[in-house]
Order: sequence, then structure tokens, then C-alpha cells
Amino acid sequence: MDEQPRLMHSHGVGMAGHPGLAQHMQDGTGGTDGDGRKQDIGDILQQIMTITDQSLDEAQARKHALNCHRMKPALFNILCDIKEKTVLSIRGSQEEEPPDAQLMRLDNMLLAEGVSGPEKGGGSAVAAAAAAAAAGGGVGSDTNSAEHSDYRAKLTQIRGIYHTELEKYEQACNEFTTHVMNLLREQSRTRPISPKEIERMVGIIHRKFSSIQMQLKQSTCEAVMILRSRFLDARRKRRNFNKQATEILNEYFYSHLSNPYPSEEAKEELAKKCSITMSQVSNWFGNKRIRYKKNIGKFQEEANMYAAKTAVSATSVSAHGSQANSPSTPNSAGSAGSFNMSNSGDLFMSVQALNGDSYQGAGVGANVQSQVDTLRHVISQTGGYSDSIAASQMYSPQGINTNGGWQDAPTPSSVNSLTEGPGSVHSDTSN
DNA sequence: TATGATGATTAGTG
DNA sequence: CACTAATCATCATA
Repeated sequence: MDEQPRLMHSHGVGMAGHPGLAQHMQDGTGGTDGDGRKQDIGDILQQIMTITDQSLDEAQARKHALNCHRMKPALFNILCDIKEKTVLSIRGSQEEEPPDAQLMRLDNMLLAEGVSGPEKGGGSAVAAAAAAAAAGGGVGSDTNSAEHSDYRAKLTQIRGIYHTELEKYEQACNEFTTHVMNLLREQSRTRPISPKEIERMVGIIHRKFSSIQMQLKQSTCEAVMILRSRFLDARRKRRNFNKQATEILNEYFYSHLSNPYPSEEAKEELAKKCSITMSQVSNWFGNKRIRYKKNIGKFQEEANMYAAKTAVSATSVSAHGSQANSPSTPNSAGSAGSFNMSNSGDLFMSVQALNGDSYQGAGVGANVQSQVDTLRHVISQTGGYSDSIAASQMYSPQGINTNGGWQDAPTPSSVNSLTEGPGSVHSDTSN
């Protein structure tokens, strides 16, 4: 407490304006007083230095005393000058902020994704894209719309979270900025803080907060991307075709086994019947061909089944002589065992002959071929060939060449022989 | 949860 | 461009 009187003692120095030290040097107290003044300033500085050690009340009182001190404005000005220089030099080195390309990109993306930007229309572009992509997948319109709305709901959710967080962030940023500004303004009365410096501080705060904002934007972008890939990537939303579609496709495949390459029209027809797209039909046949060829044995049972089916309907529909060779038309794969080896051998030969005759023929080739395929399966089944080697030995001369590919068929099989539904085959032999 | 089935994608080919 | 072969990612089931 003994500092107080010292603080208050006067030097008679004019302290009015902001001219700084130079002015009060001239203020008529004389050069000899210089040392004393320095001493005095030293004291004040000492007090400032030790002020932190004091209690708060004491500090408050001290502050008040300092504020009231006649030397204070002068000292303050000096400090301001020094500070200004320092700050300016700092400023110079920090000023040029690189235009944040990353942030711009994030902003653009969020805008494009409909997360930021106008409230209502947001996401419509994405929704349209999703719809288009889903339509390409063609899994079924109801599933499409369901997934579509699901996608939109999730996007809205992300959007909501984003905006909530953004609001929170802005609020926090503003609060903090105001707080700091008030604090600095308050402090600027006792320590040299220029408005510029406050401004700079605000800038620093904003930068800090904008890095948080960037993180928010980044994670939002990530979330949207994940959502997008989840909903728009066709692979991810793969659905098995329904049973009927698979049945139709399989019937076509096995009834055209020697040349399982549906024409454009046939694909179109199949696509329509199976409620899938043409490219899905192509995919299916591509997969089927390769998988069948890779492991014929594995598909034996299936082949027999469809062969039996088509054979049944073929024989029942048509009363053609060629069908006379057909064994007693097994209704299912289960009845396969009833045929003996020699029988099937004969049949195989006859079918080969039939095939050989008709395959290159211009007229009813495709239709007869269909029958041949059908019969061949019935035969293979009756023969009891169950391993793939035996099967491929059997089929190779027919459809699959030694290279592992099907023989080149001059013309794709006609859609006319396409089955109308599971179990019922329209065989063109009646033509 | 491991595993096979299956629809979609991709690189390469003619 | 249609196709094959390989591969991926998901579905379905034991």
C-alpha cells in the first residue's frame, strides 16, 4: 500500500494529448528531470510486473491508481507506438491469407449435393440422379421409390445435422468473438490495445473457427459420399431377380443351349417378361454362359430340369415326328434314373444326327435346335452322366468347342421359341 | 459367421 | 460393340 502515494506523486508533466514522449519532454520540466522520470517509469513498470502477484482487489485498486496516474497516458502512448510497430510487422508476415481452395471445393460440393444452399429445392438434383441411377438398375419401381425416399430421408438428416452444427458453430464463434472483443476493449483501457489489434484478434478467432467449420464441412461431404455410394452404386444394391424371372431366363438359356445368345429382340422380350433391363438380360446371359461353361457338372441338374420341362411342353404342344425319339418324357429330374445307358446312347446319336442336319439348315434351324438342346439334356440325364467331364464330353461336339466357347451361330436364336412362362414352352415346331 | 450363389463391373479381345 | 474372363460386392443359407 505504500506504492499508492508514490504513484500519485506528481511530476508536473503535461499529459494531455497523444503526442507521446517527445512532447512531454518538451513540456518544460527540463532535461535534468530526465533521470527522475525514468526512475518513475521504472517504478510503474515494476508495479505492472508485480501486479499479477497481488490479490484481485489489490490489483483492481492498483489498476485504478495506474489509470489515474498522470504519467499513464504518456506511457500508454509509448507502449501503443511500440506495439503498433510490432503488430504491423506481425501483420505484414501474416496478412496474405491464401484463398482456401479446399474450403471452396467443399462448399461447391455441398451446394451441388443439396446439403447447403436453398432449403426446399435442396437434394432434388441428387434425388433425380438417384432416381436415374436406380432406373438404370431396374430392380422394380416400388423398391426404387422406397430406396429413393430412404436416400432422400438420409440426405435430409445429414442436411439437418449440418445446419444445426453450422448454427452452433456460428453462435459459438460470435459469442466467443464478442467475449474476446469485450475483454480486449476492457483491457485496452489499461494496456495498449489498438482497434486494429482487436480486429486482428477477431480475424485469428475466425480463422480458428473456420478450421472447425471446414472439418464440419469435410465430414458432411464424407457422409454424403458414403450415402451416395451406398445408394447409387448398383453393385451395392444388387438384388436377386425374382424366381419367375430366373425361371424364364433359364428356360431360354437351356432351350437354346447350343447357341445361348439371344438376339436384340429376344433380349427385349426377355427383359419385358422378367421386368428387368436389356443390359441385365445381357449380364445374366454373360454370367450364365461363363458359369455354365466353367462347371457344366454343377449345372447338370438344373439343365436337366429345364430340359425336361421344355421337353414336356414341346412334346405336348407339337405332334412332330422328331419327338418320337424322345424318351417317355420325364416330368422331372427325379425320374431321370429310369432310362438305361443304351437307350440314351441311341438317342444321343440320333439327336446328333438331327442336330447336324438341321443346325446349318436355313429353314427351321432355330426351332429344331431348341428341341435338340432340350432332348440332349434329357438324354444326358438318362445316361447318368453326373460329372462335368462326362457332361462336357457329351456337349462339346454339340455346342461348346474345344476353345471353351460356343460355336458361332450364324443367326441368333429367335425369340419366338421363348417360353411364355414357367413350365410352358411355345415351340415353333408347329410352324 | 463362413460360404456359395449371383448380379454388376471392368479389362481385354476381335 | 458384343463378348469373355476375372473380379467385386452383396445376398442367402447352412
